[in-house]
Amino acid sequence: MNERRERVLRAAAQLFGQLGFDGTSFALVAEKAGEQKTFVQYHFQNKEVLWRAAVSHVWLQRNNALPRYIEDISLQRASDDREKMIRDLCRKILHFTFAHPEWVKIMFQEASAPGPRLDWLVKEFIGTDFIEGRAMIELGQHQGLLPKVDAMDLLHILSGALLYLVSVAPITERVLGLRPDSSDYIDHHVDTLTRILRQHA
Amino acid sequence: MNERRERVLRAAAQLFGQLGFDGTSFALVAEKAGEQKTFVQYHFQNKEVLWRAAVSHVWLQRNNALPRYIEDISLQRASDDREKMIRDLCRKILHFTFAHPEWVKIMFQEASAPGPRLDWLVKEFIGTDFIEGRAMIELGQHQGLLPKVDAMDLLHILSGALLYLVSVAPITERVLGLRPDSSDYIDHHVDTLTRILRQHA
DNA sequence: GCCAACACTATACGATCGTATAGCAAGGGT
DNA sequence: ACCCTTGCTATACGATCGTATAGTGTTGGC
Repeated sequence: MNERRERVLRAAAQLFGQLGFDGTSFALVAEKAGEQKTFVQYHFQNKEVLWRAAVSHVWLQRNNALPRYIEDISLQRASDDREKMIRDLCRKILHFTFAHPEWVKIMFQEASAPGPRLDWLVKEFIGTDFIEGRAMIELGQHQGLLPKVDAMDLLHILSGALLYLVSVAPITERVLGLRPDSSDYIDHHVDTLTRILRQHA
Repeated sequence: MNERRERVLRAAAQLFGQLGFDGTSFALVAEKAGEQKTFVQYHFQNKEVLWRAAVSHVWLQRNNALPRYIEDISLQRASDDREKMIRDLCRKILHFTFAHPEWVKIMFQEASAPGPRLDWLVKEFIGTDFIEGRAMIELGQHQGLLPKVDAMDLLHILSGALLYLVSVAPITERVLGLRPDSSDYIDHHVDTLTRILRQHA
């Protein structure tokens, strides 16, 4: 994979997440990547192509970074280890998402104005995210680690509890004067979340 | 309040929420409002002014629609009634936010690319939202309705559990084929949420 | 009856948008 | 030596962007 090309993809992903599809321009992406507008234009024929390439790149590295914890959890025997593993998974998700918030931002951007791009995104990536997420919740329930409620609702509740934290982090930082992306804050938040869920084992 | 002016504000709020500040243009707002571009430009000297007016309009009607439930809850005696009141509050928040998602979308838009506009938004509206939200949580905890965990964490968890549902609704609809903004879905979701929280009373 | 104030509109400007096309330099096959 | 491909760049085009300004028509004070 060409290095210049990848810098463009990273810049594009950040801008698409921050400014949305319409707010992002070839010139902006090129400037952020330290390249020329025509270079970007050459490698990605038009904006749609650039967007899809950036999104694919983001999801690929997300799926690489968030290993399939499902099998790990299902292999663990002791209940203590398993609860620790869920806590670790939450922490890992938060740490990665704070470092690479593009996937959440892009998802929200497209969901805020549904259209053919969202259709593509769902078909290509998010659809399986939902299914795997639910399977993971059901596994946790089966092992007595999560409350026995509707798995899809619980997936939404947990996803919201985690990702909302990232989305409003700049606001939290301004209001409370704390860095929500710090390890301390993340640990504390995950601790609170698991404490709420624990009682149902 | 002029009626034509308000139609412009409604159109602007929707577009700012869907497309962000950069993605929204005077021409687009005017078209959506059924007015001329110069009419919009006349009443709102520039884009910043239009944005602030639209945001103020949105938050004003949100604060009117979501009555201060705090006093209501604190007045209730019977524990059953109080739990029902929390459930009602969650339902009310979801129903209103599904009908008027602009305030969430605008909040996320600005938080995704922090800048002077987010500073203004926090100072003007969201700052007090945080403080009132925390006070509300603490009241609920004091009355034994919510788990005794860090109030700010719990506020984030609950806010996330509710607002995430709205943000990803178009995705949920595509994946599951359900309408998350229907009363059934909302009731079911709130039911699941309160069931998770109840055990701690 | 006149003029100032006001609500609104028509037109215009430079900048930037996404896109198209022509050109350039280097390399490989023949 | 020749040409064709490949990777990249320079320039250009019409559309739309945010903004500025001049103009129109109505209204109310005097």
